[in-house]
Amino acid sequence: MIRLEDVARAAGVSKSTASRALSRPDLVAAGTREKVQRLAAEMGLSLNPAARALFTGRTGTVAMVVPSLTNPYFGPILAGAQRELSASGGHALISSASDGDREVELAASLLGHADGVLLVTPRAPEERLRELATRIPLAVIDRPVPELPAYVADTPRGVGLLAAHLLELGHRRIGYVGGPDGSSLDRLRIDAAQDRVRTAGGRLDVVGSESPDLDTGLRLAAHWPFDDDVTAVVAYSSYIALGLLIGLRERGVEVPGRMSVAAVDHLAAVGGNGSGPLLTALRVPLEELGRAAAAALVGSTPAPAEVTRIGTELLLGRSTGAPAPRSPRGT
Amino acid sequence: MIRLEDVARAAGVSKSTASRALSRPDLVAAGTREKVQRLAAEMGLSLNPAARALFTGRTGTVAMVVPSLTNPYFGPILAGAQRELSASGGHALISSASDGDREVELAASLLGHADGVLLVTPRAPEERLRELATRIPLAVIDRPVPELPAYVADTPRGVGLLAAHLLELGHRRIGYVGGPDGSSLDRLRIDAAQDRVRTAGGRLDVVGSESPDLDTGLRLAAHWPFDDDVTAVVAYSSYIALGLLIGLRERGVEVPGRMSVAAVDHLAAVGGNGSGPLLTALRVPLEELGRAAAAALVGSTPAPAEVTRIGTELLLGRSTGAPAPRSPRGT
DNA sequence: CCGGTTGCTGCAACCGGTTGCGGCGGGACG
DNA sequence: CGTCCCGCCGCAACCGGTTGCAGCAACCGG
Repeated sequence: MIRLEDVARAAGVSKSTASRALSRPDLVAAGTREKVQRLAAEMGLSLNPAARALFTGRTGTVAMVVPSLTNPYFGPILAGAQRELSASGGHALISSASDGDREVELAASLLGHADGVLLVTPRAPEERLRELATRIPLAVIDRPVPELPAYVADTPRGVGLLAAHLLELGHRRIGYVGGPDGSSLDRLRIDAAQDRVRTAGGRLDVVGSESPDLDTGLRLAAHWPFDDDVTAVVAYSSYIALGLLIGLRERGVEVPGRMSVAAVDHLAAVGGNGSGPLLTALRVPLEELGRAAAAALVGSTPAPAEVTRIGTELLLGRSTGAPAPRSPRGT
Repeated sequence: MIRLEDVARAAGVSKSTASRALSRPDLVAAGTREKVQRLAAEMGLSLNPAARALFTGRTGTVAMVVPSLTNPYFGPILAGAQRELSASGGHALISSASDGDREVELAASLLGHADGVLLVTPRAPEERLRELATRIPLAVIDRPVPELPAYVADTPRGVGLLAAHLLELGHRRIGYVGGPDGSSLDRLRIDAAQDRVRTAGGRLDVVGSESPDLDTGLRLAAHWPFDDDVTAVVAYSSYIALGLLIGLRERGVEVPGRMSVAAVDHLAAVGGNGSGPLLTALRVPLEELGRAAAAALVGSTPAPAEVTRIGTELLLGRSTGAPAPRSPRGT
């Protein structure tokens, strides 16, 4: 491994001059500068990040902590953040809680390794987040935490749009498949939907669910948790929604004929085979969330301690329609 | 931030003794050891990783480089690797190519940051991989590279099983939806399937596809690329397969009645609503691949420079069945 | 009672960039 | 021709753990 000193010796200058030729080129005479830079490139110099970090106290690295790496929801967030980081010459450490709500604990273990932490944690107590923020720059995603830089998709407003869409189609009894208990954002979404539906004289029935995957949707379709006069369902995860769509159709329940299905993210909502997107869903700007949070952490100015909301967009697809005129007792 | 020296001073010992009390406890007297350890815990000592790395030359970090973070296929691999790393006290750097085949380039930029690189790159030239391996310990996933530690799911054998399953059901004309050109593993899979099908007197038609997602499947279902007498389709991605299933059914093509559909991974193949898994698919041990590769990189013994194949498992689902007795001209 | 061994601790060097500060040489100006 | 200034460069300290080596005390056997 070629060190700075090797290049310096080859160029006939001191370590300090070589260092400056690379990091503060304006402080070095043109001839020297070019000779050092040329030799550095030729010899394949790679500056030791640990040595630099030891002196400067900055690692050029941001830690990203997510609840799960297998949940496709977090992929785009990580991708957006990672892209932003590499654009500014940084790197990304990654850690997933995988079980239990250990995100804050994990973040603490990364303290010395990173200049900042990008945290996605739907359920950790706010107090612990604020405490962590006193020790390292923090950006929180998908969680509006007062006094902390937070970047959230405005899905509460979005489910309002979804609810309005369904109400306008004529639905009054609507089911909502929420996430595991304790997600602060899910609660806001449910409240937003409740408001709309109640105002219109309808009713929203809420059930929880464990994992946001296809299987959950299939199971719900098989063991229908809602009353028979529910004519539309909103799922907080598009994979659940997709599972519902497939499962319902397999059981002979037409979607959207007999049952409308909509989702709060757009991961599985892509595409159209010529007749519009498959699922009616909310386009959630996941990559943009990651990007913005990462930018806040690498920026020279400390991130503003406030909640930044990024809008969602209603994607009308083929999975919602007017309710069936009569609501016979079906499965 | 509490440094080792602070703890040493508080304990009334030198830095060296404090350091040893924590990392080589057997070398210090019991009383001293406990005092240092207690104070370290009480004061919240956090050893500076950069300082340690500078002297020891080891960072305790492994870099994981994948083509994409949004592709759900890589999530489980990363999760498996990350779990293994944290189990051994390590950390994970992550980088995604996101566009173009820049994986090797990215890995090189991480040279000084990590003790090893876990690389998932279906298309980078083998030569570059071997060259990179001379500079840093490398483990390759899903790519059998001779002379390098490689961990691959034995999907060629697996598609053999899939093909056999379809042949046994009576299918003779089978379609295969492969990935973007240039994936070395996909070629092996196609060859394996071809062998089986030809031997049985059948024929395998291969088409490529760009992105392994639902949308691609929907599009293919809408613009059917295979001959009308094809009665079964295998897709290299379960999301494509799922898209095919949905799209075909929407067009009135019964699955599996008129068309059987199978997939080479199990990501979207979960679940059953009581009547077996939705998709016939290959269970691919993605987390295990990540885990094994990570273990090879953190292990005290250097990883053996050989290909480790991990078996797949055929999951019989509801998307495959016997071909329709007649093969009328359909859509 | 003495030489040797063992157990524990401290000193100081070391890892490799970064940067404050001082020095040196040349040009400008009086 | 002398002085001052400025541009450029090198010396050395520094970041904070880690570890080779030496020193010191206690304990052993002879």
